[in-house]
Amino acid sequence: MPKRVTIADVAAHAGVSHMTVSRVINGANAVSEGTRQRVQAAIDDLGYRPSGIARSLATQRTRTLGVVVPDVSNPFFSDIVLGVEHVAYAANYNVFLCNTEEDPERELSVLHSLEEKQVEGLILCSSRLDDKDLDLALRNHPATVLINRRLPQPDVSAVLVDYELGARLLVEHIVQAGRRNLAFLAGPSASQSRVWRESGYSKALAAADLPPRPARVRSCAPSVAGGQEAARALLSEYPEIDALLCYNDLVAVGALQAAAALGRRLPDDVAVTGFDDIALAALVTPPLTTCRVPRYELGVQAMKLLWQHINGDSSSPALITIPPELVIRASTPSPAT
Amino acid sequence: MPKRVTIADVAAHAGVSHMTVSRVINGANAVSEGTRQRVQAAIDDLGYRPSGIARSLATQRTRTLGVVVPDVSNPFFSDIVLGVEHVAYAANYNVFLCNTEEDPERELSVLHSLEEKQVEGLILCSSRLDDKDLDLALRNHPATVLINRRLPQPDVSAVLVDYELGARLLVEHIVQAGRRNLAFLAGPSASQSRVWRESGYSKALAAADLPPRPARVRSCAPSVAGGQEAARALLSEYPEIDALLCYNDLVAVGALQAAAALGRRLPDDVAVTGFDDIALAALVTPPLTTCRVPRYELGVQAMKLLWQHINGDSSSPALITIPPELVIRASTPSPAT
DNA sequence: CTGTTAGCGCTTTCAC
DNA sequence: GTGAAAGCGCTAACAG
Repeated sequence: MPKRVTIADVAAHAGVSHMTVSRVINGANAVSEGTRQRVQAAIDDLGYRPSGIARSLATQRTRTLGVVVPDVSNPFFSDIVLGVEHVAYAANYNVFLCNTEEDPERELSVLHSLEEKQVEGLILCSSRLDDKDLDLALRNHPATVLINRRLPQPDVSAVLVDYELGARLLVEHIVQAGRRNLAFLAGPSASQSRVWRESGYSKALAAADLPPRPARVRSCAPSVAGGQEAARALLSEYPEIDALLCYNDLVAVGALQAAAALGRRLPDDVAVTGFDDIALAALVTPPLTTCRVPRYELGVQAMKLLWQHINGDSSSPALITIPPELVIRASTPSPAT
Repeated sequence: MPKRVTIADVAAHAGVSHMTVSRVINGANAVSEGTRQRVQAAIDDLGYRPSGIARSLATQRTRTLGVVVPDVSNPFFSDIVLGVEHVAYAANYNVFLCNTEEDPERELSVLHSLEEKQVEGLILCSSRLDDKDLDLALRNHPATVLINRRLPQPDVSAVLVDYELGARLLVEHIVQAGRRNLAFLAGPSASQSRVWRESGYSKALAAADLPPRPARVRSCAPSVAGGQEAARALLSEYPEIDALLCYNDLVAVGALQAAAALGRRLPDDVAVTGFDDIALAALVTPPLTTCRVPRYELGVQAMKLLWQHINGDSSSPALITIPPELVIRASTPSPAT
């Protein structure tokens, strides 16, 4: 390993003190043009690159952030990460990406390791920690923005999706299309976003003077397989069902497949809606009516908020709620029908 | 900002020297059980967390890695990142994730910033830099593993996919199914992996005694839209085409759509194949025959290789080639047909 | 404009 | 077993 070239090497090479070199690399103006050039030449000659570590220790700033997600390979989160990283790059920050793999222990562990790494800020998506543990784990972090999760008492900023609104838009659309026998493939029972979506579903049902039918709300894994299974069961038990609202697009694709396998015509016999609008949604047959969640934008907003906190512009916590948008495709009949 | 608690605070609290605290947090055995417990109590009391920055400066180890991809929101790369991060986590490393957004300038810039951050290793996917720039940019990095990219002269390890084999498997499958009029939607002309795939295509064509027909090799954007456009053009110009081999699954989905729009039956009139086997491939109509690239595995292998280099177990560079696997679905006729 | 002196919070080395 | 001293590579604060 060729020993790293340090500021002292550059200083010697240029015949100045290391302080002058420091000034040059930091763009301080208090350096004469002549020496600046000499130092710069030495830097180039030696291929010197300042040590971020030493710098961070001296300045107490790391220009480093942590982003924690359950699983980057999930397009929902990878889009968020992209948005965060894009803004972070522009602000000259590097981001540590950590996957929790849905494991609370691991989530705590990465939160601790990010603390040791001295991240200046943290963006935490869909935390699986309970309020108490989460609060504790964030206590030592200088700045945090939560995505898709709120913390009640303590003052932590968050960027949220208005899932309740989304569910309502979807139900209204379905009801306007003449459907009366809705069912809800509700996703994992522990999920916070499920609660929001389910609440929107119930409220919209009530607003449309339709009876709540708890039996037609069915938990399922948030996957194609989960959707298939739940849809098959529901359609068999309640053949009169004419619309399946799904937790997310993957579940909806499963529902699509199950309905087709049972000989139901789509959307004439059964309408299906998804949620999120991942790339897949537009590409299945029939294309999915869904509710678009602007994931990249979520990441961007979260990062901008974090940026403000880091810079103390707005030390007071903020709650940003982002409205999702109805996207009508062929898996639901048009209202005219 | 509540001042960070340092090793000195813990030492004072426990009534020992900071050296003893250091020993405790590093699990050194040369500490009596009694003082160890007293120190541990102080650590817990104060919620002390050692500064990774200070540690890194003293030890010259950061336990930090860099992963550079064109775009995390592309499932191809997010799966790789997941594999890398999984192994890195187990090895107690944190990873900086950087997107180049396909911009060589930005790629250079993140490579430099990772250098300043003192990453101990680097995994670089599908670099868009030319050999010279790439070589230069890696020169100061202590350990690097390339994915989907080779560097000729200098000794840099790489994990590669045998795209040529994959293309050959696909062509053989198509030819066995009785198709003779193949065309190739070849993807972006600058891409290295396109070169490999195209070479496999040509060789397999020759092996099957089919004439090379350069006009039926068409560049296209690596997206659904790109595939639609190219397929529409090819099928219009050469109505006799009975099989479309596509650069990747997205292009294939576009081809599927274009063929259907032109009234072609799938796969009876036109067979279509993809590449990669992203989730989408199994879910479109008809499901895509494709070639599975084990992306998570790519990430895992790359990280294991990097790990070896970091630990000097194997300082000599290695080239790992991973074979893709034919996945037959309904977008191609069965060989019996 | 430039250099000197102190740290940043930890580990390494060597005494005791 | 424990501690004192020095230093990792840089910047802050002051001197000249």
